[in-house]
Parts: sequence; C-alpha cells; structure tokens
Amino acid sequence: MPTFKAPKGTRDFYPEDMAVRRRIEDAWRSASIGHGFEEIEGPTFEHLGLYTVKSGDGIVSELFSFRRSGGTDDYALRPEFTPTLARMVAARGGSLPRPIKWFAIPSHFRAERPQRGRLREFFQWNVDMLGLDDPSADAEVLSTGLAALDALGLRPDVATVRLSHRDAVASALEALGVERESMYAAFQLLDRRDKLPPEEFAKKAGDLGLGPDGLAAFDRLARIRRPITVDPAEIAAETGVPVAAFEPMVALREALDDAGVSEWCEWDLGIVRGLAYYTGTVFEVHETGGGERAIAGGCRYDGLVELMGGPPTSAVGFGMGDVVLGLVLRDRGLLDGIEPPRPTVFVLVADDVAERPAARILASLRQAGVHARRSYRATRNVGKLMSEASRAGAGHAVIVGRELEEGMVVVKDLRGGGQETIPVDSLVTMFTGGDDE
RNA sequence: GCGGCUGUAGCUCAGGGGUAGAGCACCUGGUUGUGAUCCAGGACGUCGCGGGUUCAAAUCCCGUCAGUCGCCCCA
Repeated sequence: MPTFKAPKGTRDFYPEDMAVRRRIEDAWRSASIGHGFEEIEGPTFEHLGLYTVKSGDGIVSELFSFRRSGGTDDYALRPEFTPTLARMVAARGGSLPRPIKWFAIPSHFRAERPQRGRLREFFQWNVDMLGLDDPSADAEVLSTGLAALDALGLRPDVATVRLSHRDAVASALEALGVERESMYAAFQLLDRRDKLPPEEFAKKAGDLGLGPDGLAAFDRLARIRRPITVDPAEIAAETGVPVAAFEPMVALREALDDAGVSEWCEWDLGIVRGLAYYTGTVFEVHETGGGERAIAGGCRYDGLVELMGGPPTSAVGFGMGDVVLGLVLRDRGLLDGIEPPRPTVFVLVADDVAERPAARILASLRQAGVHARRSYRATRNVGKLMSEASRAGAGHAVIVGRELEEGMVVVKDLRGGGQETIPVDSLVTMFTGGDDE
C-alpha cells in the first residue's frame, strides 16, 4: 500500500496544533470585531485573470493554477485576498455604505519553495478599510492589527511597525533628481538597498539619473530609521530634501498618535513593499530582533478597486500570516500551555451494572450543554479510569457504580481533590448551576 | 531553478562492515472503588528509496527522494 504524506509546504493540524491556530484566529477575530470590522469570505479559487490583471503574467509561476478536465477556463488557488476583496467591492459598486470595513481569515496558496516562515498553504488575516481617504483610516487599520498582537502577548518592545509613505519618498526622490518615469525603478532599488553590493547600488542609482551627491542622499534616505516623533525637518536636513516632501508623514503621525499606537511605530523610509499599485502609507510589522520575516505588511491601494471595474475607491489594509506570527509567539513561549477544550466532567463506569445508567447520565449532561466525556475502556479499575479522567484534563470525575443502588453517584473534584456523594438527579444541576467552571 | 545540513520504532535519539537498540509514549493484566516517579507482560522497524563494493551493508561508495535552512522571489 502506498504511503502518503502531506504535500510539500502544507501542514497537518493535530488537536494541539488546532488549539494554537484557534488561539491566533480568535485574537484576530476579536480585534477585528472590536474595531468595527465585519467578517467576509470569498472563494478558495478564482479566475486566473483576476491575478494576472493586477500582477502581470509573471505571477502565474507562483500560483497553483489549473483547468477543469474538458473545461476552457483557467483558475488559480488564491495566493492573496486583496483581489477577491476588490472584486467584491467593485461588484456592489456604490451601494455599500462607506467606509467599508471588512476582515477575512482565508487560506492562501503559493507555489513557492517552502522555508522558515514561508509555506505553500497558510492563513492570513486581512483587514481592509475602503472609502475613507484620510490618515485616520490608516491608523484604524493598523491599530486593529496591533490590538491582536497585544492580545497574543506581543508588546512594542518585541514588535515594531516600520512605516513609510510612498508619496513622501517619491517627492524626496524627485527632489534628488529621479525622473518621474523612473520612480518605480527607484522604489525597487530602495527595496534592495541592503542586498546589493555598494558598487552595483551606485551603478543602478546612476542609471536613475543620480549624480554622486544624489546617490549619497539617496543612500541616506534609504537608511532613515527614526522614532515616529522625529521632526521632519531633521530628516530633510540629513538628506538635503526640502521639508515639504515629508508633509504626508505629519498627518499620518498625528493619526497614529490619536489612535494610541505611536509607541509601536518608527519611520523606515527603506520600506517599500513590492507592488506597483501601492499608494501612500506602507508599513511592515517586524519582530524587534528582526530575525524573522515580516509578521504583517500593509499599505494603501487607492487605485485597485477601479482597476477591478469598480468606482474610484480609496483603500487601506494589511495582511498578517499565521506562519511567521506563530514562530514569533512560539519563540517567546506565548503558545505554551495552549490545549484543546478540556471536559468539565468525565464519567467513569465502576461496575458492570452501571453501564447503561452511566450512558444516560452522560447523555443528560451533554443535552444540558456540559462538555462531558467517558472512558471507552472495558476495565472497571477505578484507578486506571481516574487516571484517564485526569489525563483528559477533566474538571470533575463522576463515578457511576454501587452507590447507584441508593440513587447516588460520586463526584470527585480533580483539581482540588475532594469528593462528595450526591443524588443522580442533582448531577446536571451541579454542572449547570454556575458555580463550576 | 541553485546550494548547505539531516533521514534508524509513534516521538527524541544512540550505534557505525558480522542476528536492530535505549528512553519516552502506547496497549493489556495486576480478581473485586480513587489521579503511579509501582509490578508483570505486549505490539512496534524493508535503518528514506535504488544501485554498487563485499563472503556479509543500517554502517563504505554513487545516485535519488523527502524534510529543513538559505539563495532567487516574496502579493
């Protein structure tokens, strides 16, 4: 018989893994709802064209795409959610009340070589706010993400938001002599500042029309890392760029301050993020040590809904994957002790004649909404059964046995250790009365 | 697509040309009811796979596959 393994880059979620996943998803969902976002979902696969129209044909090699046997349409498992979101917004056009505040926790699929923090199937929390062209929307979206991180135990000393603003950087680069038509190439170079040898960096910068002075300023700009409270005039002085270029950053900073999250944030003008359709604010959330990939990435994408056939719609959102976040949380012990739901009651049968009464007791507990389990072993050895109840993490064990003759059962508190003999009739009340966990 | 490292029991690993090992976990029983660091017993492997060398390969050689980490890319 052939043996099968989970496909490359996918994961099996055993109960303990599922408990961790639920913890993360619960934090995401709670933060979203608490900040006024509503949950949506879309199809797991879409028309291939939905992705190529936005990202170009080159994206196809990164997708799991397919055609139904005998069919004519090309599909792809969704590699991200934003196109689906933009499609959904475009489909309802202007009929949706603005701003639109939606979140989703979809699975995604990418045909990449797996490595640390990157798998072929993963879950990504998406939070998006559309139809409000104001920095307060950027701040609201970002603070939603940070609320989830906070709920999971991460704090500003452990996770940092690196922020930039494409309009500000574009103005700065223009002031340094970069032609408008070279702007996208300049962003790409900015993104690769730490990966290229200095000579190559200088050469590519020269191709953009930058002289030696401009190159030096470009390099300084690319490496700007400052507290978010810094005076833009300081950055202007350091890079030789007129301070007016950094104007968009001031309004963003004020919005972040009002949202109460500026403690998490710093400027990093080297943050670019790849896509051409990004506009305005861009940010990444990183572990402060910086060893892992980005925990989350977000941006403004004011043109995308229109690209999908909808009305011009401003938009800002972010995605946060479960893989890197899980690694960061695990490294800090923040996932220790998470386990699947544990039963309130564990019913054990201590006597052959108690088998059917025990079954009835179990059913009555469950019908009353109590999480109750039983042993499926044949043994009547109470010690072994008690051990099983303990390993199951049950709060109480109910021994159904000889006391039944008097209409009684024994209830043992597995946390505290005490036990009492009570009438069978009062058992359900005991566990629904509110004085038990 | 390219490179490093690792593949031996369910898990963690030892062994290193001559009959396949340990700990943990798991299962059963301990004759009559209380959470095992108790006792006794049990199941467990084509040593990733294929080829080569050898009287003999888990062990040495070659290849291959898988996992993992990195490069490329990263929505």
